[in-house]
Amino acid sequence: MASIKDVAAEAGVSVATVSRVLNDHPSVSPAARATVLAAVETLGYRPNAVARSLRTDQTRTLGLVISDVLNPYFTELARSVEEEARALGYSVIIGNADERPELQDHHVRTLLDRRIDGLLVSPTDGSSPLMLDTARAGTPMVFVDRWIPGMDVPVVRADGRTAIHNLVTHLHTLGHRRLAIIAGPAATTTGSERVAAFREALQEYGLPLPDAYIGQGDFQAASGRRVTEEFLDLPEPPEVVFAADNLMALGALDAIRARGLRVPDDIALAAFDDIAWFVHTDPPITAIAQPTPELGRAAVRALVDRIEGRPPQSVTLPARLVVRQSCGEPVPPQPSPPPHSSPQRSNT
Amino acid sequence: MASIKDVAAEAGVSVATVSRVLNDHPSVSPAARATVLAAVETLGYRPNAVARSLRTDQTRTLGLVISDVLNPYFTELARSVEEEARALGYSVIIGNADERPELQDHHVRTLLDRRIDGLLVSPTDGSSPLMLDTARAGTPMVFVDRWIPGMDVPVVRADGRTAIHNLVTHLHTLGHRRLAIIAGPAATTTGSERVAAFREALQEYGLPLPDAYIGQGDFQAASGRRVTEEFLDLPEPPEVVFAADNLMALGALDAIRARGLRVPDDIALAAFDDIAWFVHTDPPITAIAQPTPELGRAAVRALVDRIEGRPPQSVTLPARLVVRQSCGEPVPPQPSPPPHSSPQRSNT
DNA sequence: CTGAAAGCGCTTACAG
DNA sequence: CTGAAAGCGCTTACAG
Repeated sequence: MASIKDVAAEAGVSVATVSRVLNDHPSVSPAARATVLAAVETLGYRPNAVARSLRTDQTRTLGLVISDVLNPYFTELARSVEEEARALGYSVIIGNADERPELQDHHVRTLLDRRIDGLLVSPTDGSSPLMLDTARAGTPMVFVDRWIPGMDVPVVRADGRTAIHNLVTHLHTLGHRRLAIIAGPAATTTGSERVAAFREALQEYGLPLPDAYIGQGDFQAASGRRVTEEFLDLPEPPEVVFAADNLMALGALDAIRARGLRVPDDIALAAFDDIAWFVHTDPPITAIAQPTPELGRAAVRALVDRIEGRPPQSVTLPARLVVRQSCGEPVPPQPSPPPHSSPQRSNT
Repeated sequence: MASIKDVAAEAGVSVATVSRVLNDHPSVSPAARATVLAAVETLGYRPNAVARSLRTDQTRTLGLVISDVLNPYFTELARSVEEEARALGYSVIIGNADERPELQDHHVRTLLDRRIDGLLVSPTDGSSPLMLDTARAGTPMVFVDRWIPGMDVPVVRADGRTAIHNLVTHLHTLGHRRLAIIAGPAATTTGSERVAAFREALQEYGLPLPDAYIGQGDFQAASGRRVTEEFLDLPEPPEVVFAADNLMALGALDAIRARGLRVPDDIALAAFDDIAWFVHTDPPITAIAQPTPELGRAAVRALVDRIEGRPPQSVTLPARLVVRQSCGEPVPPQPSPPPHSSPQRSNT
């Protein structure tokens, strides 16, 4: 592979001059520029990003550590992150933690070893010594979706409180009184916040949230299945199951179907995080939609601000309730439901 | 950030010795090793991967360029690729081409600039000069899922021919005679092969495949919607729509629902690529499942073989038909359908 | 077993 | 406007 030396030789100039034209440095004569460019062309030269990074101490790369790529919410988040980063001249390397703290740390470490310019993370758990050290060491960092309380790091996230309140109102109106939730890990902010918001909303309606109606999930389908089975085995099963993410809703659906029960007649179901398939499930699922692409973009902008020396900004965007049929009261059939253009886009 | 010099100073040895213990070089005295390790510990030293890469001319990084991360099939593929790569000591950088050739080339170029050790690609189109040059330049390369005919690069993929044949048999048995397909881009191998296999199978049953029954999609939901609308507008609409991927099936479902039609009573639907949600759609969708995680693993192994000087192997694994209810003849209700453990795992 | 030194491919003050 | 030279943080023959 041709190096800058080869180009210099071909063009009959020094490597310094080649470097200058490559970096659009102003003080290069038009003539020199032309010959260098010609040499670059004939050799098919491409600068070695590794060498450049070593020299300039910047990689123009962002690290993104998410808790689960297979979760459509995170896939969509990752996609918008990459898009915005590309628009700002950065690449992104994704690390999938699979909801496993050790794997999360592995990726953070690898990313740091590669000297990424900044780190975007949706932490798998409530605290990680490595994360603390990283922030303390001055690595530009921004939390997306989930965050670690007490750390002085900007947070970009959706607030689901109002939407959850609206959901409970919806459920209450439909006559449901025994509401249960499949929670995410209590160690994650989204895991605990959604339960808290749910509990608060229930309180406003004078509804209890007994421990038996708080199932401990881990944001994965299998846990949704397991918790739902436990709910159904209760002497007095809930009338509604609210899954704190779309994967656990999938598991809940599996469990309900396995028992030969029907939604919403036998039990109602709602989910946090909306996905395109929810329109076509049997029945269509009522869900809370996050402004995911906006979150991804805002997170990148905050991180790049931080990297480039501007003050980064925390951002909180509202989530919203999308009512469909899974909680009862069949909505009058719409002649033509608004189409969605991508599998993860929310509908309605 | 501490450098190897700092460690050397702290340990009272030369950087060469530090480097040796870091790389497990045999000729280091136990005493030296111990002091160096201690120094590493107290300084919290982590080797700079950028510098190491520049020096050793290897990055221990694989590039993966896929056509669409939002497509669950590719998400799952990416995940298994990363897993296998990690097991073999490599990182992977994913580039999402979004089915756009220019974006694909952008990622390939960026990856090459970063001097990745090898490239895994599922090409967006039939030929790319850049891809040709890359292979010719000797960059280790392997195609996954899709490939570019005529290039001497190992291919790891699933063969859907038999499964498609089985699907047609299934449809024919159910009495369907007017079968249509929403094809992927003809420039992709998977796009054209699936049509070819479908046509061949129809021929065996003496069934025609008129041009009007071949809709040109692009593997995205919107195209599935558009093509399905065209099908439904035909004087004689098809009885079955076979979508060449799961996203176009989603679009087809959107279009069918928008017309107030029902599956399978008014029109049957089947899809290539299985996803967990297909069990819960109304009705559950008959699909062709690929052994996706196996493909990802095999692709990484082939690429790493190539990188490390062993002869790489092309691999073809069979896809299989998963019959559900979307083509008619409701399957007798199963008391307990086999659960799936991840959202993209195929069921049944 | 150990260290001094060269060199990977760049960028960038410094001098002219 | 241009070039010679230093240096980013490593690894690795070479000599001892």
